[in-house]
Amino acid sequence: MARVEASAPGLRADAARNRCAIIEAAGELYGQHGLDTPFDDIARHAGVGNATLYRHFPTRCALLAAVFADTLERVVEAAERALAIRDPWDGFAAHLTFLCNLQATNRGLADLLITAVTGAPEIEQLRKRAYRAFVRLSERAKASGSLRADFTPEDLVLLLMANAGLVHRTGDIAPVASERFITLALDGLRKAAATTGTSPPGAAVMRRAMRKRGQDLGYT
Amino acid sequence: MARVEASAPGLRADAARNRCAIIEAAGELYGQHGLDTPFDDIARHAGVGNATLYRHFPTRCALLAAVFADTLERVVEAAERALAIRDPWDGFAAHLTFLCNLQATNRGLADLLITAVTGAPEIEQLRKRAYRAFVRLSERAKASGSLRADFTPEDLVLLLMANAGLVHRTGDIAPVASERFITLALDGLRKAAATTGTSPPGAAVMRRAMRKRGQDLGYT
DNA sequence: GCAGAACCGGGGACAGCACCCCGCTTCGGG
DNA sequence: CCCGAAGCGGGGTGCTGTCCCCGGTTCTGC
Repeated sequence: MARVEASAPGLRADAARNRCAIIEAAGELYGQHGLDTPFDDIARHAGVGNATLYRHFPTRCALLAAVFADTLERVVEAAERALAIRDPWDGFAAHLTFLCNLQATNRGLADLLITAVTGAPEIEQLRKRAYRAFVRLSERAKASGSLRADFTPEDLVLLLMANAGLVHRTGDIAPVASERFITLALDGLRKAAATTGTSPPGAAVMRRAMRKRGQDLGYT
Repeated sequence: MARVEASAPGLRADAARNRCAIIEAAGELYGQHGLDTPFDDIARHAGVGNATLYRHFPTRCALLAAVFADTLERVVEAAERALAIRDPWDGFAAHLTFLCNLQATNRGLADLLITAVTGAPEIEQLRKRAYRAFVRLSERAKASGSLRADFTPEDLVLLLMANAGLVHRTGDIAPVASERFITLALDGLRKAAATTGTSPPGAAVMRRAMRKRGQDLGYT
């Protein structure tokens, strides 16, 4: 809260209060219903008029950034904490599990992790940092011989996309469905399990898919 | 085509022609854009007025049934063909691959395979038959010791839901993304790869998710 | 406690989609 | 060939979601 108010300097007291209420309401609704929650719903849930919402956050991206900035920061921290785990595989598995669990309990985040939000550079920045930390995790695990050799960072995006879809379609049982998904995925990612199969899509092509998703959701 | 016309007896020649055009257009648009394609788009693409569409197919379910009935029939046949494959694992893997590829090339089918369409009993019937054939495939593979012991039919639904989400989010590169997904999934499904992890959600709970998805898409 | 600026929010214009109505066209049996 | 009926399709209504406008309200420095 203090963070939020600090990020809105020179604002009248009531305006700051409203801003805060909006961010809280948006966080809640995004978590429950996903990033395509209607703006008017958020305004109503925050107890303000929709005009107030549009004044504080002229674009969907602006609201998104305000809502998810510190959550993403915590994701980065979690990745760094996973790097501190002694066993490379355990660190890798722990973080992948963490990410999927996050998706299962927050639909908005589920989409955000695999969507390029070009209109919110700070979010992009944070996602990139989280991504880089994950790359380190996966390289460490690969070097130790526990992660399959053909794993690439695009596989993470792919798995998160799949898990996001699963979360979306399973509704309230998303946590248990997602948990099972992680079990199967991790079992398929161990080096011992790897067969010579298809390799993942290229990075450029995957980035394009993430950008397209952003456009589809209205986050230019 | 002959099949389609045969399924519309006692219809004036022009009406039969329109009906056919609608089914073809719907199949194409459903395949490209998913089951939530606007009705008016389908009518325009078929070159008829929307009233004509509504007259021939009073509900979304009716159109769905007309469009996907024989495709689903082919899915059942494919499952039975997979049962004829000597090696139990190969049969299982071949059919799972077949299903995921189908999803990757047809967005509508991607959703249909994991959605309960209560308003179209014949579709439900066919899905159930395809499902039962898959259960036989998986039991045979499990008995042979190649498929992980904790596999349940709900895992199929779970994987198809995940793959549907992946297909949805990867757009035109869905085929290659889906192919990689299958590689990882199959590697995680082999008995040798299995660790003691979380078990899949129950059947009842999974059915409920499929029904809910049908309601969300407007297919009561 | 007051003046003026900052802020609020109900309601309206506009767009997309579902679904229907009714005057006109076209088919096809006799 | 011709007429009755089956069939057609262009609007039309209702609903939902986005985004803006403007009359009224509330805060804050003095």
